[in-house]
Amino acid sequence: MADEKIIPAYDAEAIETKWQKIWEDEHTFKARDDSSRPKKYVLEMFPYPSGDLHMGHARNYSIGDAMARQARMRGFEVLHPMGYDAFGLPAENAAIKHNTQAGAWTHRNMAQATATMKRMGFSYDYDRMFATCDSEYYKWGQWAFLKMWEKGLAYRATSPVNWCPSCNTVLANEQVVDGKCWRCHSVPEKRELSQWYLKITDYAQELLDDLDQLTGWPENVKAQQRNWIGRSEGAEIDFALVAEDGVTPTDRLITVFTTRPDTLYGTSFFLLPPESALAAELVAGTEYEPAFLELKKSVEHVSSVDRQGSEREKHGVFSGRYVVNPLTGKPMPIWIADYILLDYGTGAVMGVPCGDQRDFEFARKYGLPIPPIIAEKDDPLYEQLKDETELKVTDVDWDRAMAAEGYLIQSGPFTGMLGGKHSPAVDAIIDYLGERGIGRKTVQFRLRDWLISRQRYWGNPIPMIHCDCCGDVPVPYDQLPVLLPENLDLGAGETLAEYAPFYETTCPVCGKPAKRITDTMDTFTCSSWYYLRYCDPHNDQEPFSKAAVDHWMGVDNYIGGIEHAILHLLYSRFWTKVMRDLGMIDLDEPFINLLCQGMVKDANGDTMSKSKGNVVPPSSVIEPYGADTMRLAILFIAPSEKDFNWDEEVVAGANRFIKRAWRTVWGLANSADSSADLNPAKLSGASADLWRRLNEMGIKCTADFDRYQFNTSISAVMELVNDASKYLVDTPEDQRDGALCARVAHDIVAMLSPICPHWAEELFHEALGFTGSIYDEPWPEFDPEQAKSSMVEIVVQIKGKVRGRAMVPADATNAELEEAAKAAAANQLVGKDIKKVIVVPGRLVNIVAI
RNA sequence: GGGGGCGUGGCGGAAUUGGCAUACGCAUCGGUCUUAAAAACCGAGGCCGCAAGGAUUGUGGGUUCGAGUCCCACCGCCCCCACCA
Repeated sequence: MADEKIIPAYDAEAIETKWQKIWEDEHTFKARDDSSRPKKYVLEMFPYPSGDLHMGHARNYSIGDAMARQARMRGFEVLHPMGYDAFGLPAENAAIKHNTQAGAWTHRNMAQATATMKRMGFSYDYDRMFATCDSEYYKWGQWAFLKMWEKGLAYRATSPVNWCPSCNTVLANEQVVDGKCWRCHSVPEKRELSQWYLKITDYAQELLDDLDQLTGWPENVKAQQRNWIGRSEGAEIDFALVAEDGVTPTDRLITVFTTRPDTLYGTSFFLLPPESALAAELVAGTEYEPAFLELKKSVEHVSSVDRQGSEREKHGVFSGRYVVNPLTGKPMPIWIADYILLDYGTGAVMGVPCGDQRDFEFARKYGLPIPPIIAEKDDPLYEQLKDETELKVTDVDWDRAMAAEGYLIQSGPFTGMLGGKHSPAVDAIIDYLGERGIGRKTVQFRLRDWLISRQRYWGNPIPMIHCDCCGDVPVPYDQLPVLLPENLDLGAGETLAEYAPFYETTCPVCGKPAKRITDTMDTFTCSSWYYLRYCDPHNDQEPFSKAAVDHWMGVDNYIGGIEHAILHLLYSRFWTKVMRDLGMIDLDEPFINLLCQGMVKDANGDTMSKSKGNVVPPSSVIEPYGADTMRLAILFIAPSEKDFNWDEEVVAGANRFIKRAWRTVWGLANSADSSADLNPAKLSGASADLWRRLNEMGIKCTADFDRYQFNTSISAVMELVNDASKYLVDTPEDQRDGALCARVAHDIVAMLSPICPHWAEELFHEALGFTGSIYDEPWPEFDPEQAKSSMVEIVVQIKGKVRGRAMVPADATNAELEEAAKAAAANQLVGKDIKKVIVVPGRLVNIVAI
């Protein structure tokens, strides 16, 4: 650069330290509740403080911070809070291992993480920061539990649950991932235990329906939730139990759930799961009992991992009893089979071996008949049996079940009807059963109630007391919070259940000695409403004021990992709806727009983990290059929702760019004349070109930013910096336009400021001479008209192939374009017959000639 | 088995409604500066060909003046759920 004027070196560490202090001292990013500006709530999923922040956090928060800072420049009052999901097992395990307190360990980690957040320059309103282990917070989690208890949404029940032997606690269904504990990956055992639940199933239909209104959510997350909720339409059908004599029907009914009532004629046996109390009752004292008990025992010892998967061989035993098929009136044997689930549907299934592969395999193994009752028209069976209403063919020689679509055969009065899911035959048979009161249309969900009790110390205590006289009694509201004692001797293996000062109490109803519930709540209860608390974090009268939540909610931009697609994001939606129904808020859904960022993997594409020793700590980038380089590199390397592999070269490249942009802005600033007015009409030559590019790239940068496409938004600024740099090299100083230089420098700084905030503030003040924060400046505006050039190059195609180019005035008419194109391609059109000409103004002319 | 998504240079990736494929960056190779290196700056190619030129968005077909983009089939990859009746 020919400039004589001084350009200071870019000293990232000095600049970043300086601005971090200024932002902190001046509370630059405090969210004002009483602002007249429109609000925007930008939120990143808060971290679990298991140590310092890692690259995944850095990426998550860099995305959110860019959004928050830009929203502010767009004129919004921005709420951008941060806190800690601080309860959980790692703290307890660390405390046991190092013989310290879980709270102390957690607070040490939180302090370190906060320091890293500040070192990254994230624009949080730190005054709103809290941790879920603060009693001022978890008190209101207990409050919510009691409200749910009052409404019947919290309850205690005994049922087979997933017990993790390594974590020594039960797990929610959602926390058994691939048949393993989501946290420690050990295989849970089934245990019959008395546990506490939240009745999320009451909201199954609404949780499903409202997904449609979440237009700002990624499709795959919504699909995962739909899948998990798992709505199935079908029918319940009552089968009469046959007396022990094997022939006399009794009044006792056993109900099944099926999505395919149209296959009822093909039902040749009846199934119960080994855990079924009814099954145990039916075989009690009979010759079939020993085999049944053996099967039941074998299931207990098979892990859920092994019991899952259709490859596993099915096992079953005959119960010695029968039920009556309500359509045929014929008795069918009741079998007990290990592929039947106790907790789906009614826990009883009708076996339809011709159409269901599982039933088919079971029938083959145990020699049960496989009557065909449905066939495609091209199936020989169809020709043979299409008019047959009685069961003629009672077995088949197939080697697998047939696709269960087609026409009913040998199915009584329904023979000939089209069968299949949602088919006429389904409706007809449901109607038929309904008229006789032995069947009805029904809907089933796969979603189970949320098991929230954990037999662990470091969590929010369930605010209930068990009294031998009065049963389960809620802790009175005025006694909240039930404080978690902080002085347990975890190292010596002490638990809440053994800690008398905690559990010894008196019954609030009868006053007699009673025992507190010593289970704590799943940490996901704490993270299900923290976004509401940020709206009003210091409220000591209620969890949050309705006015504050009305003002700030919903979360306009929620950013976090895809691994929460089901767990956290489903629980939070549920909690929001519960709070709404309690009259606390007027909100159906908490998160308006959701962005799930991809993972940061190592250079080989492996996930980073301590055990693999391939973790790249944020400090290893911040120290040599600075936070701004790191933020830029993370956002530039790939689209936000995609995984990327860590690449040191990209960081070096980002640092090269940030330094080049620094020099370019200084170069422009040194040529700037801030007193002159910018008059675009007067610009010519290189200055006019730069002005046009400023508008073109400004529009692209802004549009891509608005789509959260930070990588291409950044590339637009890079192009502008490249052009500006060329302008400084190619245009002698006395020919540069001072007003233009000032404007371009300003806009480059502004457009990069959400991503490289310290860099931007420093240039804004030191190079451009502004006072006040750049985040009080409006986002620059650009004019699409000014992005157009007077002459444009169009492509000349002949039959769709590029055959030449032509420079034409931007406002040329279609006829002029056609003429220019014909002139440009004249020598290739000689002797050809022009059939048709397609003109796309400003882009191309396609001449169809033969 | 059910659901969601994806295939573009050596690499990360770009390409509003179908309209110049490979923007931007990394790596590579030249050059300037330097005693030298680094940094910085300027430039080049990207597959085939010495070249003019041609080919090219997983494969095959279709629609269209024109397809990375739309439709059909196939191949390959990723993610989620799953003995859910």
